[in-house]
Parts: sequence; C-alpha cells; structure tokens
Amino acid sequence: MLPEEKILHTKNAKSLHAIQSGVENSNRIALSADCVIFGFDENKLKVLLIRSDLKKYLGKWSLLGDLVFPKEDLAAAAYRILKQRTGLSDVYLEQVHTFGAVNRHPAGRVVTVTYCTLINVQHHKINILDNELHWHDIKSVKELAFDHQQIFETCLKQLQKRVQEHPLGFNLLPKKFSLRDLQNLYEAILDIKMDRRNFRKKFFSMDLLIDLNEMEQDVPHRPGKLYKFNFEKYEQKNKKWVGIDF
Amino acid sequence: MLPEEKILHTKNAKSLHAIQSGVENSNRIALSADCVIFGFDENKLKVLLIRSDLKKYLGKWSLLGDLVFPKEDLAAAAYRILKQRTGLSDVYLEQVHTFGAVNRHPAGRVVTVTYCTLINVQHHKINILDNELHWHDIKSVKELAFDHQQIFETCLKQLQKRVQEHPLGFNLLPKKFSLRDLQNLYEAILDIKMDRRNFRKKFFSMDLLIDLNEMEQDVPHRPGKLYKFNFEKYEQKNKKWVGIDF
DNA sequence: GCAAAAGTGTTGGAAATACACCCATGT
DNA sequence: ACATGGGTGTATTTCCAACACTTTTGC
Repeated sequence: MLPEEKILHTKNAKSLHAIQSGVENSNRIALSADCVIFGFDENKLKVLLIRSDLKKYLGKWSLLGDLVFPKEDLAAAAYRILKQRTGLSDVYLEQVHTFGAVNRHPAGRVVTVTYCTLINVQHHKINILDNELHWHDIKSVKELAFDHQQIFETCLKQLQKRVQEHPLGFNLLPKKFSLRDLQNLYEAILDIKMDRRNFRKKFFSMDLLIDLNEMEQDVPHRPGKLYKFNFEKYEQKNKKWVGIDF
Repeated sequence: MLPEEKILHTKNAKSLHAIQSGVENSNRIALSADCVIFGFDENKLKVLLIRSDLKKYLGKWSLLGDLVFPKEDLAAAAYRILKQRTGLSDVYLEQVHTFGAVNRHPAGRVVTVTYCTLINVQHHKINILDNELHWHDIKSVKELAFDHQQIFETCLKQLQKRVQEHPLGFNLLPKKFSLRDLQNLYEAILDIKMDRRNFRKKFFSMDLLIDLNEMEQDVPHRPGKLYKFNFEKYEQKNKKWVGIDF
C-alpha cells in the first residue's frame, strides 16, 4: 500500500479496505495475454498457431499466449509474447476482448486479454518455430485448445468488421499491390465475392491509392498496374461516421 | 494444479511449469470490473458516478467498480458490482475494453475490465445512494478519478458507434415513446442535430416501430403518436453488414 | 491463337438530403 | 389568436448493383 493512500474515515472505508487488502493478498488472479495474428498468403487468410503444451489438449492447436507479469503493462505483455514466440516486433497489436470464465483454463483461474493484428506473411519472417508455430488457413481452424476457438472466432468477426471501416488490409499486402491483390484480400477476409468493376470504382473514388506507374511482373496473363496506399492522405481525412442502420 | 494436468516432457515443458507456478503463486494480479452506466433523462445523456474513496482522489468522481473474486466469472463480477452499488439487476452489460497500465491504480497493480450499459432512468430506480451515487450529465463529466476519464470516453465513443448499428437506444426510453423522444435520444447520444422529416422517414422505413394508436398526454402543443419497438421483428432480421468505407 | 485476367461505362433503383407548409393542442 | 411542435411530400443528388466487351500479356 502506497503511504499516501490513507483510508478516509467514512462509512465507505470498509470497501476501500477490502480493495486494498484484495490487491495485496487473496483476491489476485492470473492474467494472460493471447495474440491472434492474422496473415495473408496464397490468397488465403491465415492465423498463427502453436501446439498446446497441456496434456489435456494434447495435439490441439492454440493461440500465442503467456502470463502478464505484475509490473508489466498489459499491452507490453502482448508485445513481449509476440516477440518471444515469433521474433516479430514491428507490428501494431489491438485489444479485442477479455475472456474470464472461471474454468476456462485447466491450470486454475486465468483471465486472458486478447490482442489481434494483421501482418504481411512475406515481409515478416517468423524465425522461432517452437511448438510447431506456423500459419493455418482460417478455414481449417477448429477445435482449438482451451476456449481459443471462441477467442479466434471473436477476433475474426471483429476483423471482418474493422477491415471495412479502416484501411487495415494494406498491412497484409506487399508495399506494391494490384487491385486484384486487394480484392482477393477483401474476399478472403470477408468470405464473399465482389464485382470487380464496382470494387475498383469504390477504391478509386476513395482516392487513397497512389498509382506507381509500374506493372506486375511474371504473371501468366496481362499484368495489372501496381499501387500503394496513401496513408498520409487517409490520416488527414478523419472521417466520422453518421448513419443509423440496423 | 488439477491432477490430470501432467507436464509433457518436451522442450517446452519449462514454459508450462512457468505458467502453472505463475497461476498458483507470484504472477497473480488484482483484477477489477468497472461499470459505465448510461441513462437518458430530461433529454440529456447521463452517466452514473460515485465519489471516490481514495484520499488521492478526494472529491473526484469515479465509476462503479470492485475487485473480481477468484472464483467469479468476469461478467458475473460486473453484474454483482452493479447490483451492490445500485440495486439494479435487470440490465444487460456489455464488455468494452480492459485497461492495464501498471500504475493506473494507486493501491497497486489493478487491471480493470470495463462493462457498459444503457438504462431507462425512470424505470430503474436507483435505491442505494452510498458515495453520493447519482446521474451526471455527460457534458459535465471531467477529471474523474484514476484513469476513469479515459475509460468513460472510450465507452462513450463505443456507445456512439454501437447505437447506430443496433437498437440499443430503446432501452433508454419509456416503453411508449414519441418520435420526438427517439430523435432527442439520438441527438443527445451522437451530439448532433438531425432533420426531423428525414429522421422519421428513416425509422418508418425500417418498419420496426409499432404504432400504439395512442397520443402523448399533457404536452403544451399538438401531441405526438406513441410507438414501441418491435424487438421480435428485429431479432428475425439478422442483418449483416457489407460496405467498405473509410 | 488461345487462355487468363486487366481494364473500362452505363443504366436503373434505392437511399440520403434539403427544404416549407398546414395541423392539432394548450394557453 | 398565438405559440409550440406534430405531421407530411417532393425534387435532387448520391450511392450501389448489375452487367459485357475489348485489350494485353504469356504460353
């Protein structure tokens, strides 16, 4: 207890006592962070998984997670775990949801905070392969260990929503990409087909793609033009949403 | 440690050991839940606050929160806290975000999971008034204790977004309401003005309002018709969103 | 020349916006 | 009668969906 935190002598002092002794003693709970890392490769959305350590979940796949240290910021723990497990450090993690059912972890009470990101599989080489760490096509993800199936599905749904409202997808593509690449990405994430002409029209009308005046190389068909995303212009837009619709 | 959770003898057994001893011993952290309760009254959006107990935050307002017990589901803790602090039990809480900076709480390391709901101020009488619990106009909320200002702002932003995608707002209104009531609600939450005729058109075209064939009483002007929301029909709609836009 | 995908416009319908007048009630 | 807000319709514009042919390249 920090010395300056004296109890106030009010009728509510008891609850404060309770909080402070709880912080120090009996009421603590193990806290973990789990990372759901999405990637895009061969026109498929993928997720990074490792083999579970626990006998109970022998052979099952699981997300990348570890306990949060008592003197570690929550987000810092997520970045540490990602770095330890994969070697990746130059990615932005976003918090998604916290899962806290009493029996979700067989080792005891562990509440887990989930973080999510999207990375370019080609640009971020995974260099730690313990526990068979590798990319799985999201269509084949099932029966994960713990409650990780639920966590994964929650993150995927959130990704599907956010990718339509923010230019997240560009993190999954090479720096230079064709409109076909971009459309493949959206189709893979949203699991739908889109009209090619309308898709182009939409993106061109946003006016956030920079035409690089370069062409695809070594494709067995007419090469497409290459673009990059205009992040500066996007930042300035600062668009805000109004539109009741449900 | 549950008996069936034997360590696998692999190169990764160490990390499992670490997790299990962490769960049992040193790596535990105090976990709290905070509730951000929004209400609507006198055509203003309000939030429930109490006076902070801590001397450090003397005179500051704070959210409703308490520690999560080791054998208590996360959501259960949030409902318990709400019930203890306000007497309310018939509301749906939704998780918003988890805040875990190391120094966010002066009593030590406390990670907090935030829950949010919207209630009808008239229908849910608050019957526990400890710590000066009462409704505050959201426009006047500032300098809350701890990091509660940030938490509050995060919840408000999320509310502004979600209220446009889901019929949350009806929880804030009387069972029978006029279109003016509904518009006032949206204007208060989103902090914008809307065109009255277009607002009506939008809601009528959704076809989710039931005309009760009743009129407002005791208003000093032409009385408006009263409606209720057709929740059954809404549930069946199961609308899904497609529309890239940023 | 053939296969494969790039590139390109138009049209019709739906939804959003902007806008002004008459009506019902209480005072 | 007047003040207050309820109720309504139309014209304009914008956005979205549907849809087919020509072009460029590799093989």
